[in-house]
Amino acid sequence: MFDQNVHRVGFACKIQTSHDKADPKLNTKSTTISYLARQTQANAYGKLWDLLEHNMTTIQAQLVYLSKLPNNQRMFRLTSDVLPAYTHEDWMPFYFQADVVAYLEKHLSKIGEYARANDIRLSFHPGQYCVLASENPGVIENSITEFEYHADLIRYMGYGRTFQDFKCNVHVGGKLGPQGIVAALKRLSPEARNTLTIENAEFTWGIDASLELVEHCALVLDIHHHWIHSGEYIQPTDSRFKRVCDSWRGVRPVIHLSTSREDVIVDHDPSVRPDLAQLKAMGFTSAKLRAHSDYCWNQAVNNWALTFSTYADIMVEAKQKNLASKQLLEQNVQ
DNA sequence: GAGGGTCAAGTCCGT
DNA sequence: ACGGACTTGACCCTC
Repeated sequence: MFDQNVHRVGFACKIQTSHDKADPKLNTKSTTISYLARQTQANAYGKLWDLLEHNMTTIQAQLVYLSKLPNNQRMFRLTSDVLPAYTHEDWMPFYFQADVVAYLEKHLSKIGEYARANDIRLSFHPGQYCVLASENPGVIENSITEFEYHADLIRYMGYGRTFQDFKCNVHVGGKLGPQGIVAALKRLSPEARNTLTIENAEFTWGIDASLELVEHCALVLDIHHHWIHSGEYIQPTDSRFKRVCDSWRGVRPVIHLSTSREDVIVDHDPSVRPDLAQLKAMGFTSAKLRAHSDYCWNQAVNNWALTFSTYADIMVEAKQKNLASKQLLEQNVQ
């Protein structure tokens, strides 16, 4: 378990060496279903083996990179692309061959041990196709498979043993809402139930919906989503945030931070927080304002976000990844 | 190596 | 109806 007394700022999925540049030695690779389908099975399996070896190597390298950062920067969201095509019915059998399972056990257990030994806080964020509260039963089935793929990785790494020793975050999604999440939870593995977090979204299920789940799972407050939803800069003293913290049952919570794109609200004063009503009156749509910035370019937003760090770790969701989260921290030092 | 077409899946917003 | 956005433009093919 990571050190709960460290106030972390983290980043997601990729490590950049400079603007728009991801070091291939530090990042995973993937393929497409379509490409695999065009190969002979032997060639496709060969491709999946190559990717498996590459991704185990680069994830280990990501952790080494993180271990060299100060403790308060050792928080990282692993990409969902670790095992390409794992949840596709044609390719799942690849991953259940004895030699592949042995390889995964060997390398992922080492990765988990390394993260724990080096005080690195890890998470996943299953993507847009994981909609546990869909009104479509088939989509729920696929979403459970998708979530359990992440749970398999979590188990291989030796997490999911205690409540929120690892975070696996999704949005409520779908039409069923929080009650759909409660129903899906009953069908998930123990590791999945221990790691599931639910995040408030911009347009549909916001904080109030999340809070219906406070007894069922940990809640992630996305402060940018809430701003898009309401125009409000919620404060850490807000009673709703206190309830979000309670949902973590003593584990240090995580919040998500992002900002509207700097090339959408061009020339916006970086020392002033964007005003939603004013921007909408100027013709900016919620959909445009929702998109994530490259960097933590707005110092006023940064300062507001950092007021949460007494209570929660901050996951920065910005296109330039570690370059953006570093910027947030360096501002804090000033 | 550069450039262009392709890519499993869900859901929503805006045009 | 369709493109864009979402935690992420990356990957593959052709020239």
